[in-house]
Amino acid sequence: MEGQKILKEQKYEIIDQESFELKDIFDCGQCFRWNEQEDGSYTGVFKGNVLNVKKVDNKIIFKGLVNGDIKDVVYEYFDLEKNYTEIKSKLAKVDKYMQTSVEYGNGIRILNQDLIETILSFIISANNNIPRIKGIIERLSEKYGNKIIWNKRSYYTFPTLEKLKNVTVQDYRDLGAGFRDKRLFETVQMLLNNEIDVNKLYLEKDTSKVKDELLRLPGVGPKVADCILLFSDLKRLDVFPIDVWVRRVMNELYLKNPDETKVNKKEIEKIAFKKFGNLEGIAQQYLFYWKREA
DNA sequence: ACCCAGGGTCGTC
DNA sequence: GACGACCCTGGG
Repeated sequence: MEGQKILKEQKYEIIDQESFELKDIFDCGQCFRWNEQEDGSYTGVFKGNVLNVKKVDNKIIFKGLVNGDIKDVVYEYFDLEKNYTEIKSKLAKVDKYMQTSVEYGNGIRILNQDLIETILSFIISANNNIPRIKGIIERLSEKYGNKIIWNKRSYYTFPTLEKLKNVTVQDYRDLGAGFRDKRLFETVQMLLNNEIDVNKLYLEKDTSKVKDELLRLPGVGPKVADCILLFSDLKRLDVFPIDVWVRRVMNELYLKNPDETKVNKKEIEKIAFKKFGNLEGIAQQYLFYWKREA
């Protein structure tokens, strides 16, 4: 299944559009493997591809080493079918805070990332900071992923489960994963043993049932499960990942509890659903990005 | 030098 | 349900 794919140098262009800003997409916290280049473009590795995305004049240019037709790959990964203009206008009508945060994160799109990569990446993210998370994932990929050379530079795909089969707890520790080592190991083993039927997750319509399945994985708690549901190609928008930033902003805007650490999660979830409905996942991302950057 | 926080989860009480 | 512990790293 892996290693057999044929990577082809390809290029694809679309007209520049609203809701597609490189910084907003790649720095909004949903992904860890995209890096800004000297020319302002971004290069990343995903689903076995190496891709560079650049804005020139009124065009968005995608080029890289890609499996299959680059147009299909780009449409799927960047979710280009989704109408963000409509989503944003709905959210902006909720209140002035949402209007501000949607304007701030105007160019955000939520990606369709590989499920396994998203699961392991967000297990790593627990009680961790972004530079370190990126480092751990990069070293994991360098050591166990496939090497791809493009424009004389080396890139490494995120390792498949098969490649991680014999990786030990100590190996994860040596990569700098810290106490998450055991969680990574056990989750990988559970997935390899099909203790969770990944294919079924895609077919199940009830998001809460999918979440319950994900919660069986070590290292996956409510927050990480929501991130997986939202940022992977499971693509469920009816979740609301609550981390320190979101707790902070939701408390400031709506709950106004003098002691932020005492804010009840259920309370946040309730108000989030009431205000944003089935768009709460995207609303969360605008709020998170706005609060963390500004 | 020291302390703190970072896209939380887990075990224990 | 609450509470502390937990690897490690960068910044104050």
